[in-house]
Amino acid sequence: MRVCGSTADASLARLEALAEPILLDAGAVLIREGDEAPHIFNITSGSVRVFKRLPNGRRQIIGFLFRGDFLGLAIGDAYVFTAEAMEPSSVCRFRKAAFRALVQDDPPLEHALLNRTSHELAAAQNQMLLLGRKTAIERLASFLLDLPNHDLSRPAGAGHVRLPMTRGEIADYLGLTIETVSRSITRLKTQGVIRLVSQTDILVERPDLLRALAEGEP
Amino acid sequence: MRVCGSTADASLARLEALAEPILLDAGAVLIREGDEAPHIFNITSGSVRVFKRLPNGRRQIIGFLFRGDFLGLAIGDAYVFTAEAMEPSSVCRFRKAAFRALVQDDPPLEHALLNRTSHELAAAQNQMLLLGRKTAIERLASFLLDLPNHDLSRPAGAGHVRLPMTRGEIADYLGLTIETVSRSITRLKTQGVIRLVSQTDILVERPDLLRALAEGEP
DNA sequence: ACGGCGCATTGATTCAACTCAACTCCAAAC
DNA sequence: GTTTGGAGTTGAGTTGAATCAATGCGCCGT
Repeated sequence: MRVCGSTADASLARLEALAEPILLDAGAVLIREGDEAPHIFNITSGSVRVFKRLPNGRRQIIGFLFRGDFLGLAIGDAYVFTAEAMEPSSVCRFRKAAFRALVQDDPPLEHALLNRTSHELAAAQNQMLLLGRKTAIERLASFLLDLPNHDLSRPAGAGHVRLPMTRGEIADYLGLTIETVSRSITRLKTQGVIRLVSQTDILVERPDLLRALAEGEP
Repeated sequence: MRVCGSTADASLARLEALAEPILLDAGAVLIREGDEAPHIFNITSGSVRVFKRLPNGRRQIIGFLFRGDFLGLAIGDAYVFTAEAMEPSSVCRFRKAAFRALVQDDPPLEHALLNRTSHELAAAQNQMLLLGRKTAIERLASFLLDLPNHDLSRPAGAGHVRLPMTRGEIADYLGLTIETVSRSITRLKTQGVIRLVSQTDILVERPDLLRALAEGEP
């Protein structure tokens, strides 16, 4: 599901008519927590971090979004999180009212949205388990397994994973500090579970061990 | 929204036809994580705890559900969490396939479900902030504020709140231990923010302070 | 009234992760 | 090719919450 770009899905054709394409620099703020929420966004390229802040500055990253993801669907008058482009990105923007009206008489579209939202909810529940009950290493292992780019086109099932975000972002996503993320990566490296090709490229040498670690089996 | 009981909502009339009412003892297991997922439930009375477990036994409570809440909506072949009655409760049960079919040609119902799911997602995101970045006291303060029963029919805005769950359940919901929950309650008591009427009845004497604490302002 | 049994509280100690601080490593800019 | 600065790693010391260990408090059944 993607709009503002080539898409084969017929039910989205009308959506496109309402869409306003926008280009974003790295770091650009799409949505600011607390602002009025007149827009809904769909990411057409690049990546976006979504987070909440406490008054004293602590940040919790709620998720990383990529091409095809929707943003700002949550009901209510004000946005409940902030969203920033992590790299030069493009999105398209809809007025919420128009979007709602359209969804109203497009049941398949509404169905698709419910599906997506349900998936997001399930993911959020997994993250609650991670944040509430997993140790630092378990969190990192889970995170590496959840990352999409597990390229299994290589021998021995050794996947390689790209980390398109900084250690600080990983830390704020996993409820840890930068230092603890770094030490956990080092520990996985020392144990021979992963290998660092570069700071942003990881080779999973023992996916079995990684999976065991993610579930808290020592 | 409630079925298997008196309801005024017309669009739910057909739902009722499919519903199978079930009575549950305290502690009864409604849904077991990993089992096949043929059913969807709606709670008609009582309360339900929903949680996930790690293989080593650690538990994270995902939420507490009450009358009117739906359960098991998430897509997929297997349940991704366990649900147990916290007290004698009643629910009604639908076969998932039949439920889906019904929803398929009842757009207002689907819309209502999307609304609910969006709210749950927003709540889950708040909980991620809590679990990832709040201290023990902040977690407890947030929890007390989120509880429904803030009876504001009393003078001076002093709300009183019932805790229908044990300290262990609160702990597993907040990502803490029983002892830390107990100590945090004691601390709020000592600071004059709350008063314990009984172990399960709390009087919020300083809602302003409680709100400040919940957001991490010392 | 009296055990007895969960549940809750309180105290003492430990430990995983945080904080503070120094150092390394690139990659871009000059 | 050297400088500079942001990102990452590593080390030392601290700390908030966990763990281990009693003790207190209701409440139910006898």
